[in-house]
Amino acid sequence: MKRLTDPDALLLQGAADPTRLSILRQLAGGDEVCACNLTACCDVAQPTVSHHLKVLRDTGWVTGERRGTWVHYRILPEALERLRRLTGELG
Amino acid sequence: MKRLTDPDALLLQGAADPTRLSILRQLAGGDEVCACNLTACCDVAQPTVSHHLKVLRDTGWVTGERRGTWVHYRILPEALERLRRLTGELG
DNA sequence: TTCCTATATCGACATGTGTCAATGTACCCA
DNA sequence: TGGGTACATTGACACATGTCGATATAGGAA
Repeated sequence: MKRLTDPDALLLQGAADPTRLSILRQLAGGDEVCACNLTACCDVAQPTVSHHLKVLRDTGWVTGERRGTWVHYRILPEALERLRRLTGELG
Repeated sequence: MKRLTDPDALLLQGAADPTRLSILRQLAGGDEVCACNLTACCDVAQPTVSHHLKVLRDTGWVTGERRGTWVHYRILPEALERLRRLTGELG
């Protein structure tokens, strides 16, 4: 691998997976979504969804807030802002 | 891997590498760039750049046109349009 | 406490990916 | 024809990544 120090490449890599993109789309609009609902949608096992949520957290895409038994996830506005800026740079 | 049939995830994956993102940034603005210049910038060997250019071609990001000895690359407007649409969907 | 549910983590496995040296191919010029 | 340059392809390697079963952790209810 090369210099993973490029933060924009990391951001893109965070979203560059079908399961993670599906998760992000469910979170689009600023709504909070319970992790249990995210597990339901994609045809992958629960640990896999948990893994992808961790990747999305590590790449700055989402944050999760524990509320009792459940964890509610939402997209971080900063991530969207960075994606918009990057899109503008390329276009 | 899962369903790579998601075209948007493929598009993101095409750009989700530091070397490829660097190439795309050099092509930004609609200018054509000779592959020889693209090779010069990134500190990777020539076959590696050629490989990344193939990935960018396969993911619909760029097209290359042979002009004598050299090959000139440019960003495909459709790719930018798709990225803008995806960015809009998430934001 | 004990039991149940919701997430996260661990460990292992198969597959994907970035990299380069060596080689092949296409084009130009003499 | 031959030689030189630009780019692509091949083959091999190390490493990253997606996946899941098993297990751990955290919280609520009885």
